[in-house]
Amino acid sequence: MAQELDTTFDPAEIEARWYAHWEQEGLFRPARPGAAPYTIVNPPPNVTGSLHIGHALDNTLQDIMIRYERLRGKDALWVVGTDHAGIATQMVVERQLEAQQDKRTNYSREDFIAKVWQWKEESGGTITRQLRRLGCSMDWSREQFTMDPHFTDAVTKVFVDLHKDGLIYRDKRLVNWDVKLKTAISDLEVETVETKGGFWHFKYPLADGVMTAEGKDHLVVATTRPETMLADMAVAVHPDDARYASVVGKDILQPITGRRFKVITDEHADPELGSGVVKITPGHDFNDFEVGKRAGFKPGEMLNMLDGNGDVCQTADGLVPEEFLGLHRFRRDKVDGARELVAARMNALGFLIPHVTKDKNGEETQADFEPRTIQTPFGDRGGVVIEPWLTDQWYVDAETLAQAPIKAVRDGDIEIVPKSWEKTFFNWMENIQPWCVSRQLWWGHRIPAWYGPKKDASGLYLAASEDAAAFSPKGQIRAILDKQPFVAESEDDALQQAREYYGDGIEVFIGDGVFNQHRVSISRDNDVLDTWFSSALWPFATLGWPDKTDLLDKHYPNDLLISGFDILFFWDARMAMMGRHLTGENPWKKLYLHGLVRAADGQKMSKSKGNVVDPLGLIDKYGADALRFFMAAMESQGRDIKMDDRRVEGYRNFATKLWNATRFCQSNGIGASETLAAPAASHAVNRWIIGEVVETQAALDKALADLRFDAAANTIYHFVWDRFCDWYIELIKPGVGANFDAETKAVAGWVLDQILVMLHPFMPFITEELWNAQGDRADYPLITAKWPEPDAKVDAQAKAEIDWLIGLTSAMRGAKNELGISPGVKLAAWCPAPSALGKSVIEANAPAIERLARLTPIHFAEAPAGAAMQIAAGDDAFIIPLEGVVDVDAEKARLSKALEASRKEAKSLDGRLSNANFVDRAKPEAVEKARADLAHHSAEVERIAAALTRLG
RNA sequence: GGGCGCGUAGCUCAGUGGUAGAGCACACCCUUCACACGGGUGGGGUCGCAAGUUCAAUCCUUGCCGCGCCCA
Repeated sequence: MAQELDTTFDPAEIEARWYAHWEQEGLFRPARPGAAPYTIVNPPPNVTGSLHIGHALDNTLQDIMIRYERLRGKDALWVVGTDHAGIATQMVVERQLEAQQDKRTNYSREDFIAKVWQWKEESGGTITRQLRRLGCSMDWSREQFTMDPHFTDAVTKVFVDLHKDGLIYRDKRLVNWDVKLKTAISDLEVETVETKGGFWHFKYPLADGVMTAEGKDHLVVATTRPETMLADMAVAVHPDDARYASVVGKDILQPITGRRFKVITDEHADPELGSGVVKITPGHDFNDFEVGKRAGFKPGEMLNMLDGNGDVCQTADGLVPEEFLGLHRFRRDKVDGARELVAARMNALGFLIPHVTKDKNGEETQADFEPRTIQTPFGDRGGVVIEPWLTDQWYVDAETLAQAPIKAVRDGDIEIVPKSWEKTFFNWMENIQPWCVSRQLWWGHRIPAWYGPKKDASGLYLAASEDAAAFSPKGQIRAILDKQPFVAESEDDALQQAREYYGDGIEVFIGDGVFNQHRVSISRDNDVLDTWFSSALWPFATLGWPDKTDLLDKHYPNDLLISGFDILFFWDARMAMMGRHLTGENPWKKLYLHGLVRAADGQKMSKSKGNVVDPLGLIDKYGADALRFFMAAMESQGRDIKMDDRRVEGYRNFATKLWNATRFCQSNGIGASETLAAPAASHAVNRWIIGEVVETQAALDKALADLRFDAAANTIYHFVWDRFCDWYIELIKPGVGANFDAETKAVAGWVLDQILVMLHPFMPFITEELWNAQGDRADYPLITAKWPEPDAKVDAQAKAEIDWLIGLTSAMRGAKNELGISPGVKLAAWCPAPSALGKSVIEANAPAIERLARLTPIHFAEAPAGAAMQIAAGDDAFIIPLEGVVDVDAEKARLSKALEASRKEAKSLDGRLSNANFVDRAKPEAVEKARADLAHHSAEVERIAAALTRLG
């Protein structure tokens, strides 16, 4: 033995020791140049993050697959790294500054970014340390970061290439604007929450004395956002709505702004809803934007009444009254905003239609608005109401890029597991919107676009070009469409493009605000790219792309991606789009989506609810192996996992069980195996357990091929506990003072080794510890050992014999327990007509039968007359005289119960077999089985009846 | 409104067209020389409801009820 095991199993000490050893020895990715590749890239965790329970699940599953394939001899590569996480990281550093009464804008962009890098160096590695504690066998030697120089080059190239291909373009559209973080955010970062709001009804007077068909001088509009009235550009009615046909094309005179605008028709107006008239504010509402476009407004003409803070600013037509300027869009910090003032002014002018309710006494009360629950968009990071805001941003033509991945999934070139997610994938991909990729942040990949003044038709620069700051002091976004972008991989390229654009004789240089007939300055876009833009390149840029590296050649496409379903759109879909377009290949062959880990009560874990479970706490308490096994065992496809500490505890107990079984083996001279193939075996028990290993491995391989982590975990669990510990070890235990024979030692040692190998992907630490305790294997660590190749078959005879023996033992124990006979009592038994199987098993296993079933001696003869109990093993009956052992009535009751059960079963089977339809139409094997079962139960009924007769 | 999923033992969950399983919990027994984080035995379920297909339905189909998630 290489080392004797402690009597207690201490996970913490083992985990630290083995992880360090594996990493130092480079065992996470041993050199296997000739081996087939197996590749998984880790969804890069946010660099600001720390390990939460979801990471524990996600990474456990990946590590299981990587360790499994590594054991199977593959060149298994698990790519790891972190994501620079634009908004999140910038917020972290800004909060630090805030704590010192400092702020980002006190610094230059360069100085602030330097501070972020400094933070990253000092604090950015938290999660990578924690992943090690979980036992994840990533290739740390190639750890990546999405802001690495190589990655940044790749991102820049992709932007420039996509722009060249027309797949990235600049556009003026509504974006989801976060007024707190002052940046555009993705649709996916917007969370719709039901909030209490109001529904206001207003009269909009018709201009020029026009009347409706009903003789009214106004139309009635209703809104949940009265403040947008300041930027209304139309009211719309349904084209088929006869009530308003006569006023279509006529003007409304908006009471507060005095703005005149048209009554238009649009399908968006629903005649059934309210008055059927809707106010249209194209610059501040996604639906209205579309209506506005249909009505002929260009995005550049749409009125904007809010600045980047969500405060009211003057519209382009100058019609917003002075008193509104500078107000917040709505009540905030107990100060009324534009919403409240608009309602008040409309009321004062007599254009507000109050909301009238009657109480139970019929008394009417009036309110300015009807209280309503409103679906309100919130930014998931900033936590404030998102403002649809008209800005110029860079967009990726996602619709075009989505086509290839859609086809790949449809054709089965990418397999989504579980398959039920395919519909969700298609539904999103087929309705995908242009992807806004610019973000108004400092931390991230700065957009490789430089701007100079646009030339007009006569070759002169337009005068409106302003300074390069993103916003004027009032917070209005600058007019950018009259700027000319030069998208280039480098400043030099941009300058070159600009020189060509402006023509000879004009000096072009990098700078701000110089535009004259001799010199023109260009300046770089201040915005950065959406973080997902760079992480979409993760499966190939981490392998060296766009360079043609050997690593890329071998490990791309990846074999598998494992992610939570919550990032299917954020990340998985974007990887598929970018991968297909940039490399021409699908980034991975399979996409496995798992669910969320929920709190014990089924609620989503969240910091605000305070129900977050810390995986490191669970590791401290139960060990990483137990937590990992829990994650695997609970991961059935398509279901969330509810946290259950007791179950983790159960798997800790499982580890302890294996630990003790190994101690037992050690104390009996059972050590490391010598061969990959199963040792030669003559004893039935040894031939049987070898067959059990063969079957277990087959089930395990199948489960992992199907990505059924729960089935895989349960398979190995049951083999270790129910087969190996409960039966095999018990059956081979030598009698007192006796020793194991050489064959049994060899087989037991071999089986234990197969267990350690097969369990290793799930419980890497304890298995490696035991592996090394079993023998001096410094040069053959478990992590890089070989997956079982038993080169053996299931031995049907041995299986039948051991099953019979187990049946006898169980029957005897059950009968004793029910009759109140002490388990330790040894009894003699008579078996007058033993089956060939029964006889041979008894003769070959007398010591085990004595020790486990506690039957000795067994006579193959007629039992003596008198009261006796009877038990069954297979088709054999054993008669055990009761004289002085137990009361007869108890045995009668026990037998009667068994008789009843067997009769009931026999009757049901007989009924089925009497049905001609069953015999004719059912599958032959089903009929056959029913006949065999009936024969067994009929015989048993007779045997039990005979036993009852004997009892009198 | 559209889509997806779930409803099986007290709890957490597997499962199959041939009459239902695991872990935990529960009850009883066992200080047996690997293990009480253990061993043994046992109780417990009209498989959400209804109809249909079938020789046979927990499983397939439809409807309903309840719950959850995503999208609009």
